[in-house]
Amino acid sequence: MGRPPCCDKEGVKKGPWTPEEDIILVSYIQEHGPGNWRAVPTNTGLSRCSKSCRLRWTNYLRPGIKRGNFTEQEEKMIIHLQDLLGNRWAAIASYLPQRTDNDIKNYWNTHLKKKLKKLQAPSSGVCNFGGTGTGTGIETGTNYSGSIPVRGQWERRLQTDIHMAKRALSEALSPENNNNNSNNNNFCSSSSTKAITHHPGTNNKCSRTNSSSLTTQNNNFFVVNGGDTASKGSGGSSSNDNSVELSETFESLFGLESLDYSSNATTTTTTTTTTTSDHDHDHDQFSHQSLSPNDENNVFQENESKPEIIEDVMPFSLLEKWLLEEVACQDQKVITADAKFF
DNA sequence: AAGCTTTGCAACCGCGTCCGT
DNA sequence: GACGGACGCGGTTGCAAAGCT
Repeated sequence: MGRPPCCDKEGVKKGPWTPEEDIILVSYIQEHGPGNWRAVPTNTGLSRCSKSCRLRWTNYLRPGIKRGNFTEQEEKMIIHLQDLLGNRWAAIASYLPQRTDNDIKNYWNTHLKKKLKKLQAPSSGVCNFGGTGTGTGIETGTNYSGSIPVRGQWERRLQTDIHMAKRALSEALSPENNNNNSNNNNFCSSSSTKAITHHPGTNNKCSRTNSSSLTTQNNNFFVVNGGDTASKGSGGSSSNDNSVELSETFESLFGLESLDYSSNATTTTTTTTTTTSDHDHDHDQFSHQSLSPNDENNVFQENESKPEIIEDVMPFSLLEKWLLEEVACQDQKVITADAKFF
């Protein structure tokens, strides 16, 4: 592409922000709201480029940001989500509304990577959170299937998402499972060969966090209407009963009901005002409503090319049939794959 | 106490995507 | 459909603080 820098080199200040600059920026945003970052430097007189202003706001000045001291639960969540989503920090951050993507990214790179390395060193394979040790998300992603070594991220995600949707549908439609999803130890079996982990408090359920994508993406999956499904299709308007059930399952799988995520998720599912395109998700709000799983976890993320197949709305019955056919075959492999972790 | 190394984090950079024209 | 501006994301860098010798 070869785009020139977003701002002219001369006259643009770089480096750490001063308190004075912070005050100017905050007061401007309090008055005008975030967004239209291009106009911020000119309107405020700040010698900063628009990007820098946006970054400073979203990563530091925005209200409600929690800094430092990641709790154990947050750690776990990040680890799981990283395993699930790869290095999609914005998506991960959407599950931790008080944390910024940058913060999470830094924490991962500085703390969690090492921590996991240490954990993996003595007993490899037992609690492999998904990586090769050098651990980027991309690498993690390659573990999805040995049969698809080099594919786009969206394909890997799609594979997992589809499988999870299949499973969910299968289970939702089978009467005997309706009453005991929470006790179903097979619930979260995954098509991937990625690692799984146990949470002591979750009744020995597999806590594979694919369920998170399942929770939210499943909704989108059936209401698919293109890349904006999150805001258009699922923002509380989902009529899919499974969504409630799956959402609960997601929470129970995490064992994180007490986390802010829960309340946040609740908030978002009852919020119908999120009309911004999902790529605006963490910037056009003072609150963090749109920093929600519903926004972020479409089958395809905003930055990725979206395969056409998903763009079209398939008749539900057709989809249903397809899912059920497939899930039967895949369960066999999956259970086999997962079984070795127990 | 001084110098060196490591760590942690704020900020920057480049690229991809979206969206209006 | 092509183009360009604006925005968002993830990787990387730079520097201050902390730790170590």
